[in-house]
Amino acid sequence: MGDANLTIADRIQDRLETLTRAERQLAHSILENYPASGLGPISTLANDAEVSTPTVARMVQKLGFKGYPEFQAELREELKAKVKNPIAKHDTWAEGAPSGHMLNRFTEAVIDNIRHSLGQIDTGDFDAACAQLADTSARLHIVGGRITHTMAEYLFLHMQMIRPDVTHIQSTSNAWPHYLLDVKPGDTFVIFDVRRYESNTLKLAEMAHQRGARIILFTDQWRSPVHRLADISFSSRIVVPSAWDSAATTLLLIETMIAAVQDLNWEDTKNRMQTLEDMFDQTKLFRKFT
Amino acid sequence: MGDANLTIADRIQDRLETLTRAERQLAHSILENYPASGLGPISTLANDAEVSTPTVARMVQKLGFKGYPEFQAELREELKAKVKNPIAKHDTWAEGAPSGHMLNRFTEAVIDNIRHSLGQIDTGDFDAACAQLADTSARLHIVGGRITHTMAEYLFLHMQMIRPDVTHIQSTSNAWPHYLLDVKPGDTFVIFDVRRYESNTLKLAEMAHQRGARIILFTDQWRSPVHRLADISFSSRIVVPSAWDSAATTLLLIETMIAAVQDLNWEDTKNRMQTLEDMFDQTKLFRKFT
DNA sequence: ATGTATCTGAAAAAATTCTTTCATTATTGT
DNA sequence: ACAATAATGAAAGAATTTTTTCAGATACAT
Repeated sequence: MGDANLTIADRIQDRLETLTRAERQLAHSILENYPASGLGPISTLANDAEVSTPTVARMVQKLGFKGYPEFQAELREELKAKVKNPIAKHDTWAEGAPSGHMLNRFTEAVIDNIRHSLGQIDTGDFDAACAQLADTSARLHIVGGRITHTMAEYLFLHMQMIRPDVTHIQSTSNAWPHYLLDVKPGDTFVIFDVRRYESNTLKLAEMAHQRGARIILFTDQWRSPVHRLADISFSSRIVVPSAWDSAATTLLLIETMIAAVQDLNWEDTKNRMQTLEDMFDQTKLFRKFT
Repeated sequence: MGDANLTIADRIQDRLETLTRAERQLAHSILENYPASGLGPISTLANDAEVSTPTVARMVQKLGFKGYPEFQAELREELKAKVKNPIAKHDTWAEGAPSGHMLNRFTEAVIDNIRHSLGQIDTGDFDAACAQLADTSARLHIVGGRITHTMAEYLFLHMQMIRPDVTHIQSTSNAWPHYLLDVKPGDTFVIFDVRRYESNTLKLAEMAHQRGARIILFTDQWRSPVHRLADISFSSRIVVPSAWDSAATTLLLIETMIAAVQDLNWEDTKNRMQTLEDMFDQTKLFRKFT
């Protein structure tokens, strides 16, 4: 790769004076639509700049590249780097820790996952899923697997506060077939299934589907086989510098959904919460603390 | 040129369902480094996506282009247009959703929480906590409350894969006093306690402390009363535009810690994981899926 | 289980792109 | 003004890239 920390644009700018007439013409043309113009064929660039192809080839060599393709390769690298940091110039998240520290590397990866995952979300799907979760005329079943049952439980605990008729099923439990006995057409299933997709979860989804349930799926970027049965799917990126996967993006989605559903039927939720508060007061589960 | 006002990324996203396995793999690779990856030679793209060149050629035709060069030309046009409008400030995380949409407001808040929480972390404390979790000479007890038991469970499931002698205690369970019977001085307690601090959790912490256990606490910015008993505390910001609090930052910390601990005694962990894999293979819990 | 349709990639063929050569044109110093 | 030097682009040649073909692999329906 070329000089460190110096974009090609910078390098062209620096050498602008030393260039010949045709080359300067070309340089301006490159900078005009940077970097797009440099990423096309050499002849297109030459035409746009109204110079000949050899002029381009020669100048690129003057700039220190072996040839036009190498020049393009570096332009693409620049672009890649630029797209990656529109916001995350936050190189070190944990101040005081070196950027190579796990805290920084991991956080970086998670933020990146969030950015990618959110960027791909279909807002319509999201809103539709929220509406479905808020629909109290349909019963709600939440399903998780070996690891993901924690996410399922988290969603369950909150949904339980927001609305009635919510159950949490663990696909790894032997009891799950019993839950399916009472499933009626129109019931909603929220299913979590990420990498190392579980056969039980798939079977459960199939049976729920067969019984006419509507399925909302939370999965990873590679998508669980359940997605073919799902009405709505959400894919989160889960790759982090670890032997395991990250559930952080998934949790973010869940929490956002909880907040959105809560907004949808706030009147009901408010009452339920008040009742819950009263009951907690009586059991003295929570400590009054200033 | 292609469809008006619809980026190639959008079009790929839309048709993701109709694509075949290899094509979807390719699609993800394109979106991963968009648009840079699509601007190089077809064979580079194919290699990065781990598919064949013809697959790329076929897919761009499916997307409505005459050939790869035409596809690239439109990518360059998009890039040109995008560079011209510097509106692309990243305050909308879910593109296509208005910045007032819950997806964007919530994500913004979570990122902010992460930034603040990570900024205040003492790296020394973090490393010390990791070392303690990795120390297999001390038994490890993980404790959570009404909501936080999901986080506790998440940590438990991973620690269980990494090291022996890990237990998960729910402070809301009646059974927790029994767990304390066997606690020895030097044992480690990881305790989760966030807003609406639970009296049970505090009592449990006090008893553990009395018996000479070392306490690592995960709490919120206002800090649970347990922090006075804790050797190490981590405070996460938890405020989001919702009636409830966010566990996202806490989960990020947990996951980072898991990754760091795993690095500390990787040799042991590797063996445990292999054994686990073998056992899973025998139970056929996971589905082999391509 | 069997046959059919679809998907996939290796390799060859076609097309394009990049580089080099070389003759022509412009520039500079004397 | 003239020679020497440098710059430039047309065109041929070299290299690479893209497309097509085709056979094997895979998924799917019966």
